[in-house]
Amino acid sequence: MELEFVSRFKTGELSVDRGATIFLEGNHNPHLYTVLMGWAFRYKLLPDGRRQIVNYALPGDLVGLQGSLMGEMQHSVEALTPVILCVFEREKLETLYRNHPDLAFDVTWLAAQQEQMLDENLLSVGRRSALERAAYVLAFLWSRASTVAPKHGRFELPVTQRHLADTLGLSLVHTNKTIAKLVERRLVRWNGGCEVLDLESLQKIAKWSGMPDVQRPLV
Amino acid sequence: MELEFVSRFKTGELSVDRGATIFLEGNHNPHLYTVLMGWAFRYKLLPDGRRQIVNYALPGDLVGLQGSLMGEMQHSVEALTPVILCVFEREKLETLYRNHPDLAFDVTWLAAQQEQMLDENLLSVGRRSALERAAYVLAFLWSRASTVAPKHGRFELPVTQRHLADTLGLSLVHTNKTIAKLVERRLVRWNGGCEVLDLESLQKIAKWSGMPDVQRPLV
DNA sequence: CGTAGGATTGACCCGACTCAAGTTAAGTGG
DNA sequence: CCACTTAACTTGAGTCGGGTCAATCCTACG
Repeated sequence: MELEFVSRFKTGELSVDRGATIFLEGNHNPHLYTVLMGWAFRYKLLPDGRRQIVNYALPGDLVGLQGSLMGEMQHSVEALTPVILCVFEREKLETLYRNHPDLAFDVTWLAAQQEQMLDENLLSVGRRSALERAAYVLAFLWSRASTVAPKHGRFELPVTQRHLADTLGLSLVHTNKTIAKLVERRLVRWNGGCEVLDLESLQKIAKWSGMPDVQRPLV
Repeated sequence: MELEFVSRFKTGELSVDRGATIFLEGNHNPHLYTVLMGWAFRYKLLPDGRRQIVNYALPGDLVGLQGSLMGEMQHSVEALTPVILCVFEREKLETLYRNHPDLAFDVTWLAAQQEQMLDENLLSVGRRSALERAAYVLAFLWSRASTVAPKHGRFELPVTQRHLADTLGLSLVHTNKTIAKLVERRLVRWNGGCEVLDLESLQKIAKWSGMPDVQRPLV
């Protein structure tokens, strides 16, 4: 019955290519998406082009909630891999809150979880050294990826070093040198993508205890 | 009728002194608060003591939502001034979602707004220079303060340079030298607190266009 | 008068940035 | 199949923004 509503709530699917812009800062957009497949990233720009990647969106994540709630988007979103999105209409969000309190609760839950991730990220960028930071982001992304990736069988993070640099708040060159250190220590492997070999050591370097694993709602 | 519920939902008030810890990272706490008066700040620590202040809570802000939704607190909260909190019980949150969809909507709205602030902060710490960053935080805090402070009549931000340093992700010494530059330029005044004299110039330095002013819900 | 939290200042150092070449690998069109 | 392009990654040299260390000062307060 819930699922039935979710599908009525849904108005369509949208596929976008790698590199495509899903949302652009400053735009109004009547849609709200859920990622069904692929990776995207949220970022903000300064007028001179400096870019900060603020978080990544994986399958199950909501994209564009802020725009739906407060009108104008305050950040942009770009597809990191080919992405399939489930499209909702902003107006129906009210209906959802009125008729499906449990789903509304889940939406809030997702927003609060985003906040947690941002907090940890801010700690990282503000207070961790380059090596700690790199270790943190890779451990973080790997953990998130693991929740949606095949249980066994290898996979890679679909990021370039430019993405990492802009996530870490470091220059591209220094990011490269920092990752090289992690590769030397055999904690990760880099082949046009990143494979984490030793998650625990990364966490230890980053002084990070991992993500609290609570069961997430489906939405 | 809504207000009536809000007051039934409320279970009490709590006053805490400046410097008191309201939440401690890792704890479970059955309460959820709204700030009625005063300032608090949210922060995270690394095991060796490095601290990152992640955001500030002013009157009208929710404190402890994450703990309510996901169990364990992932950050700490400390009173920056004497603070009066309105106490809610975690369990009643469900009731609120079930019976007051509009209030539930407001809670989500607040969470999304937090997220926006964190995004901008992350941009700041990751990509802005020391001077830009300092200008940004002061402009940001001043804007927020203005929404709850007396319309005319002077006031000051109740922060020390240590707080700013931990917000900016800079050392205390460098923060001091950076603020000194802003004082020289007569953009702010420092007297054991900070008074902003020229908000626009700060925003310009920070390349920040200010907070989108939308009407916030009461809650 | 002594103490303590906060602010300030100067000297020195280092982590991260910039600049400037490379190298590699994957297209793409002739 | 090969020349050309382009995105991504590497590497080294030199510089600089911001960090650390160490005083010192100021003021409120007991």
